[in-house]
Amino acid sequence: MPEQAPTFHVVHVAVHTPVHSGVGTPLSYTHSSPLPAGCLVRVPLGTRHLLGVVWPAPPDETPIDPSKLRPLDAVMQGLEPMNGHWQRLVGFAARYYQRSVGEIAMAGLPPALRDMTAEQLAKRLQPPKPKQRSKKAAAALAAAAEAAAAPPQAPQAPQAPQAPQAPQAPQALIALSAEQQSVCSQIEQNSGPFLLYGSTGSGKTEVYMRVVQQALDASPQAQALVMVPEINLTPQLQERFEARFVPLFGAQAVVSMHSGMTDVQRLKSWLAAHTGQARIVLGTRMSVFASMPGLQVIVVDEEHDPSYKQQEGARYSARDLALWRGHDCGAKVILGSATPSLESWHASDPAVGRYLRLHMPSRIGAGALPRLRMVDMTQQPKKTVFSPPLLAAITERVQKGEQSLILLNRRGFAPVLFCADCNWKSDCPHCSAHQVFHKGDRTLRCHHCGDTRRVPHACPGCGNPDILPLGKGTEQLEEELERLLRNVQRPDGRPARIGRIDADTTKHKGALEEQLALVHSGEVDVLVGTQMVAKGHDFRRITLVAAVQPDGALFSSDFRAPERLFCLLMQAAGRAGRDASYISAQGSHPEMWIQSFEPQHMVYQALRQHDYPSFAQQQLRERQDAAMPPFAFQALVRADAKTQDAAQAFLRAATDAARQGQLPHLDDVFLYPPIPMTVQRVANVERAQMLIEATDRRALQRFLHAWQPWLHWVRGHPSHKSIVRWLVDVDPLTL
DNA sequence: AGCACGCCGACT
DNA sequence: GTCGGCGTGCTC
Repeated sequence: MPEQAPTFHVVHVAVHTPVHSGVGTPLSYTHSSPLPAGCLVRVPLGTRHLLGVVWPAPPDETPIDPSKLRPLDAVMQGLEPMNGHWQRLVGFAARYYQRSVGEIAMAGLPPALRDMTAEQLAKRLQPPKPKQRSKKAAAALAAAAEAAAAPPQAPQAPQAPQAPQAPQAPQALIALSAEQQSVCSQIEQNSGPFLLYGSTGSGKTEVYMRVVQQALDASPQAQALVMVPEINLTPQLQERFEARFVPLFGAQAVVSMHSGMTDVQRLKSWLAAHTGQARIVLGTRMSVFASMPGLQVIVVDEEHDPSYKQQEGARYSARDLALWRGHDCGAKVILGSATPSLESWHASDPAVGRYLRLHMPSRIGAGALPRLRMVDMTQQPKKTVFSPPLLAAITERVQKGEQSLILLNRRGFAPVLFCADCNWKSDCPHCSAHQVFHKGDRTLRCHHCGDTRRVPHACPGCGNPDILPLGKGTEQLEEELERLLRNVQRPDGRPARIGRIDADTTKHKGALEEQLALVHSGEVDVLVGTQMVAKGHDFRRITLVAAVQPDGALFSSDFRAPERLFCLLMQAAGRAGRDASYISAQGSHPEMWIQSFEPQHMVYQALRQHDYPSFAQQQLRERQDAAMPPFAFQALVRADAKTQDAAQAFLRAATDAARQGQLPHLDDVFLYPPIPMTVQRVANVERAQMLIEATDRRALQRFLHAWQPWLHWVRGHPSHKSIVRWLVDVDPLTL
């Protein structure tokens, strides 16, 4: 008998390489045995050794001579392959956002796994000694298994089944309001997706938890993904989920996923989700790619929040991908917000009917919604920062021992320094932007490139020693309030204390928590901050919120600016009067103050009525008339180059290529001419962009897909050598 | 994207 | 004489 010739199998592997690199599609390797798609492997690429995912063979298979292929290094043993749902999600995201499969796949894996050898992984996977299963846990599991209906799809068996840690007695559930009850049963009876529209304090979190619990109780394999915009801004949500579910399912059952975790923590969480040991994953946008074989529920809290859109690398929208993923794997998707994105609001319009809109209008345990107080700044002395009525109101709150929150979306002392003699301005030498004056450390700082320098003692243009700060930042507001409230006393006789929270005062680890503690303990009477304090934080004693200069967004060229402003002010208003018992004990009414030169603007009028629906309706009508999203679909192509001319020339050449190349759907898309970006130059790189618009999403997708190689081709042309980079942003949030 | 290779300026 | 700048080109 002749010895059997060794057999080689060709496997396709997606690795982290960009689409337009010549190696943007999955690469071929040989292995002694066939490997299923979704398998993690290590492969050689040039001189490097990388993690990759085995991928199905492309349909347009060009047969390759296996003798020219390199063998893969190793299979990452001990891990179930990522299932078909995960593969489809990654494949879809790669196609939709014009990236390579490997880039998306690797972005979803924990960094520690990416540079781990097969041996290192095997060592980490050694199961710790299983703990003795407590009687209670066993009983709970048995009960759960009994109650379990057949799961809609067969999830993979968990890798190393482990007994949950001895659970404590589950806490008694608080009774649901009739509203919550009705919403829960709607979610139970429908497949979704759902838009849960409910104001701050309406009890959305309790609804999320009920729906999650119901799914987890129904099957021991079931898993839930709960996404939040920024996890460190919502520690309350995490605490509540842990308090509810750790006693039920064990300490391993709730894991987090966000970039603030250490590599080891992230790996642990990821493995727990992948094996099914973790029942609930709580994470930021990256967690939409978590491998969760038993996924049954996806919650996207604060779904309108722009941080769901990744702004670097692969520019995906975790919210949109969550909807796709839920649809694909049969998980219920719940989007929640007090001020939904206009996209979601439109989709949940009963006449459109893509999502089921569920409304929770009541504010449980919170006081009445704050009253809106408009200050017409055209009637105030010029250059007023704190109008007399606002200052009087703040003073009164301090004297009553209540807290106020002053919002200004600009950190630093002044956005620019200015010489009245020679017109010198503190321009950044590297960017088309002013350097911001930070008084605390006497620096000028560019918020775009980070350039930091000492404040000059005299005007660099003419030597004039008198350079003036122009405009106001949070640092200056803090200083002015210190002065204005110097003689104001709190009920305990102590002078008013001003605090400030922005990116500058919280850059050190733990600083945010420290500052928040000062507010919670009542040390601080007036808190000045940027929009980072408008989100999430639960300030019980704040009864007044003021936006001192919100008008900027009204005149922005960005069509989404009014939406963002409304949402921010609505969220800010939600900070006031969160504790009904405190409010009634104080006998004061919470107030939201707005100083505006356009007090009649419809954004403010709608805010006065706390009327999101009519605001949304008006905005949507405008968008429809102007054929803008959600009634049209957009993509941006951006080019960075040494000169603005070169950047625009590249985009024009790409446009010409699209026209001459007779790309599909050329007639269904509109290619706008290239324009400089709002901040044209950053770190000595000139930036230009062009907008592509279509009324049909499919047409836009097909066009972009066909255009991609042409963009790469134009980039390689000798006349475009000075292009630093180019990128495509599908469904951009800012234009 | 990395990472080599490769060809020109300021240092032990 | 080397160290190191980043421009070009390749990776199954």
